[in-house]
Amino acid sequence: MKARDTRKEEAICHASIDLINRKGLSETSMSQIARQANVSPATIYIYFKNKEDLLRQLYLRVQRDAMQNIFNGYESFLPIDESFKILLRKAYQYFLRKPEHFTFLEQYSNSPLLQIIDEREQEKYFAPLFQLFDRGKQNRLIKDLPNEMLLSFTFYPIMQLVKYHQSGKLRLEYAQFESTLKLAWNNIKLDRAVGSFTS
Amino acid sequence: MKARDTRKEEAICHASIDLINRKGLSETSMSQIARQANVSPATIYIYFKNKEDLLRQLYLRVQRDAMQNIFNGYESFLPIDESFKILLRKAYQYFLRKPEHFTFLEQYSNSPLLQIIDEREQEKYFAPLFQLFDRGKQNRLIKDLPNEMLLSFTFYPIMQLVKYHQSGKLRLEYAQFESTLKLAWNNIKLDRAVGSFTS
Amino acid sequence: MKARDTRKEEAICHASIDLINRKGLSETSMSQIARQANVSPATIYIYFKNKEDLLRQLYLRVQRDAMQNIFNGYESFLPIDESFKILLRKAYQYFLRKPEHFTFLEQYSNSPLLQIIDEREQEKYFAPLFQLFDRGKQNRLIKDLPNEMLLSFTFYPIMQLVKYHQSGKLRLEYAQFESTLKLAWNNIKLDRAVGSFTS
Amino acid sequence: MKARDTRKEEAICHASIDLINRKGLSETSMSQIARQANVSPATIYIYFKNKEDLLRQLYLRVQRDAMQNIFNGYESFLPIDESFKILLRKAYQYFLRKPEHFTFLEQYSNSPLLQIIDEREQEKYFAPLFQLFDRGKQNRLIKDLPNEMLLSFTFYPIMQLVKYHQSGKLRLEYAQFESTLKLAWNNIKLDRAVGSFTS
DNA sequence: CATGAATGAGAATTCATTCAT
DNA sequence: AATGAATGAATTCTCATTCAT
Repeated sequence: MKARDTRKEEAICHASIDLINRKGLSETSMSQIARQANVSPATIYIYFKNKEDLLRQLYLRVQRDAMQNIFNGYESFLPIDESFKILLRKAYQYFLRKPEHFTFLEQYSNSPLLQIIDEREQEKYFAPLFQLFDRGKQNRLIKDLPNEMLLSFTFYPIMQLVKYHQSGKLRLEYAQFESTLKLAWNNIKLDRAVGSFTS
Repeated sequence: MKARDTRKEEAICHASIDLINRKGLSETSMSQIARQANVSPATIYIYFKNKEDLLRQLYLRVQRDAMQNIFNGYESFLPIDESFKILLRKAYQYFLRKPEHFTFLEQYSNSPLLQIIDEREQEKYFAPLFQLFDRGKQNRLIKDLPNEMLLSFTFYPIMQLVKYHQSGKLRLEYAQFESTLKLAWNNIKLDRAVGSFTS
Repeated sequence: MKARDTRKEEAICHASIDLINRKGLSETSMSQIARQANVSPATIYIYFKNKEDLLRQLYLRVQRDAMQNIFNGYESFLPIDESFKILLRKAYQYFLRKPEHFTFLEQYSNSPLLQIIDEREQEKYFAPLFQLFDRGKQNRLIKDLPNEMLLSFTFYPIMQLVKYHQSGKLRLEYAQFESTLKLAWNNIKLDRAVGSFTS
Repeated sequence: MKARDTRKEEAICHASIDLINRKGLSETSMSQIARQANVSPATIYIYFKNKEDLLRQLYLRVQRDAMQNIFNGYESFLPIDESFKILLRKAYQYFLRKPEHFTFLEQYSNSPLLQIIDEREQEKYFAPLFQLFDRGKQNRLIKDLPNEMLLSFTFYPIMQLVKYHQSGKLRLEYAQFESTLKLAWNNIKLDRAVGSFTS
């Protein structure tokens, strides 16, 4: 019996992500992946059922890695604003550190191909942030707005900054990023009197 | 390569956008477009040099239409905050009104295929908004932050809301959207004392 | 506009039948057919939806040709025994004349692939012979046996002789075949007294 | 290449026949056989040199089993007509009892793949029947016709009946089959005066 | 013996594009 | 201008077979 070579699986995933980032999801062929991973095309099919499966597995892997890095060590007993900043900072840092993962996930975000992936898998991605928001709203520390709205004005702008960083259009210093975090928090923190849409 | 029958050209563009939105950029073949446009594949090549050219032309067309609709009638002598809100409101309304254009542009936003299109073309897209930001910063009405940062916390969050609207996850009432506009403005407006990264 | 080239379709069919006869149904690839027909593989897909469709169309064509040649000019007002002999003789001669059609149809007869083809299409094949049997039974000239039984002892043995002829193991002279026809007829003709299973 | 575990070899053969009967000769892959036999693909190559060898071995096995069952206990001293009926009856019963063997052999009968198998192997199959025919002709009990002709009007029609039985189109009662046997015998038995082609 | 991994060759099919009318 | 036919190149994937354990 011959055991599965973890090296090969790793090579396939790595080659896939690299190619997809450079050429695009559909412009990356199984043969190209095989060539870059130094493997026979048929070998890919030992580790993945087909191209669709490969793409899904890659997505889930990268997402899982992102979640582990961002949410790992996150302690929910910290003050809400601290937790909030920690999470966003970690997210920002993670994607700066692993730009290939960022680019890869972005490829999916607007692609009709994403429908391949179970929507529930996606929701897990934001679960800790959503819980934080809910806790903040209960404690009257965060505005009573839908989580999607809160995300739109905190997480997504920061992801946009990652994109600018990658393209070289705007690279923030540490202090600048911390100011940005404060900006994001001010966006959603509940002032004494006001707060919801109805205000 | 030169157009004649505007009806046919229109049909090709319309079919292309529809197919691309439903299936994706690369999953849409010239034959499919031809079939849906009730035209022969060869006919597409009378109006467009090749597929790459078709995609570029489509992008520029849609972008032009968006710009015309959003910036049309926009008067630069209005107060900065009014102008700001008018532009974002028009953008929001435009994309709600033409969801197929929104989806189409989003397809490109993270695709390596976008590199087909001249970067300068893209910058024109945000020019009026950038001019507004610059004017606001000069008049000490808007924080002295890079335009990319200002975009990230105003325009992009609102685009994210369009996406939520399209997916049905969050549909704002008129008053809610107006509150959101206020939120976006508060994000960048200069308070008496504070403002730049250095603060 | 460019019209369809009947020559090409003919070449594809001819190449297909030849290859299938020599190599077998599944051993014949679309590329091989294309090569032998002096056509691009993609061209086959203009004339036939896919390989399954090609095989079905081929079968129906050959069957139709066989039926036309065998049943053409067949007059149902002739005496039953004359009609019977005429049909079997024509069938025998047809398949000796077009051995490639015989071999081709035989390929299908025992293949699980045949299930591709509508069963009703197949029944048409024997319809005239079955009608003859029915008429013969009504007129008390043919034994009252199921048509399948009558076929088994008349048509199929003669098809077996075609096979022997093709393989060179047994080639009948004209008189010998006529004797054989008489033998086949004696097999099913009703003697004065006896006849059905119950006899 | 030499056998050891008869259980495994048996499992491979059984799985092969089953799959071939259901899907066809070429549509059955070594991996499928391995999976159904609960064996590794590589294991098949311990017992059989390659796919061609496997197919040939299978054919010979099934043929041998058929011959043993049909000719076993057959005593050549019985009257010719008795022997004839006994053999055909046994053949009919054998194939009804082991329909998978019947289907399997039929798969080969018209396939160009059969050329894999040594023709002499095939002739052994009919040897006892041919000897019977020869004896009958010498004793002026059977018409002086070529053995192939005799087969065509006795053995093959009955095989056709097995096929009808399998497809459900015609299932004979015991008495009906005995009548059929009589029919087959009458086909070839020599009447007082007549007999050969020359008659 | 037995195995699951590994693979090069080849399968069916589609594609963007050009040709001939 | 407009078209359907035609195509070589490329795609995903499977197969019979061998390798390494």
